[in-house]
Amino acid sequence: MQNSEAMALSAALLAVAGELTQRIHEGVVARGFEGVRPAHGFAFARLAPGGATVTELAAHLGVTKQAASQLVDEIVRKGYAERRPHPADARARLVVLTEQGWACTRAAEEAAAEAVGPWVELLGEGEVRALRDRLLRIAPYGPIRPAW
Amino acid sequence: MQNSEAMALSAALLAVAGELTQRIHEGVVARGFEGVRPAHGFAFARLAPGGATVTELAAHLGVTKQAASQLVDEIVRKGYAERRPHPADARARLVVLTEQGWACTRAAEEAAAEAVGPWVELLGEGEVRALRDRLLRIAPYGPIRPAW
DNA sequence: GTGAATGGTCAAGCTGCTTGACTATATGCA
DNA sequence: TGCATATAGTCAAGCAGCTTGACCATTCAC
Repeated sequence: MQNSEAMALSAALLAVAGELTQRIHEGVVARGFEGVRPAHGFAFARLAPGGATVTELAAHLGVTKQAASQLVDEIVRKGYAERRPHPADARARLVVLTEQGWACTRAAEEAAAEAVGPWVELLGEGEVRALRDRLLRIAPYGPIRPAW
Repeated sequence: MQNSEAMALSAALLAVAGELTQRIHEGVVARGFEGVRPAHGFAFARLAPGGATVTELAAHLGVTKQAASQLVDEIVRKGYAERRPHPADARARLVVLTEQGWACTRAAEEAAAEAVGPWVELLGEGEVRALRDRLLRIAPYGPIRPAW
């Protein structure tokens, strides 16, 4: 594949990702969840299954644990999560979503569906599913980092 | 399309975009261009055709013109671009790439091709082209914003 | 010609991240 | 068991990149 083609693919990918992030964020805000940033959504995704420690969250987000701890401070203060004693390690604390945190996560899913809607209209549902499947196959396992 | 499917698509897209950005950046640094950030690449892309004003660059990047001006300061100081008087407007200044700026842009294209290489191996060239075409059709015209 | 709009910069401030230092608990090994 | 080392987390300070606000020079509209 030519360099220019690879660059066009990259640019399109980053442009679409940036717009998608913005639209999801706007949709979440429109549903009444204020003071929440896109990065919080990535944190919620990691906390959702059954909670996580600050260190695990830091690894997931690709930042230092101090930064992750500050982020947790913020979402705790705003009522989206809470810190509980860790059941198996007295050093650690388990960060879990509150009901408001879950509601915000559901709002983000709705907003995502809304943002993807135009793609379905433009490409058709099958094509969008194909897009998803291809992306899932090349998606990394590592931390979720910002696009720039 | 279900909310959860839209969310999976979004997450995969953002993960791939984040990893791609990081790999291109690493590739550029590996080619000897230090002190350059991913955001500079988006600026170079806008400057490449025939230069641009600070205000145009700000619109392209989705930041204030003060921020764009600071970014231009930086890439000028590092030798990637220079400010010239604007041929048609004495208020404005045309920011153009230097030869080093062009070299860095070519390095970014090479790095992009390198980063996309594994996708071609995994999906095949036709599938990657299909991915590019679909992304290009849903790519926005607006500013290139960071993914989060 | 004159008032409003536009391109650009300077200065100050804020936010979110980093590095460095530290405490408390857990783990590995003599 | 006891002690050295590693790990979870926090506090504090600093920094980078962005924002808002103010300002000057030039251009545009009428």
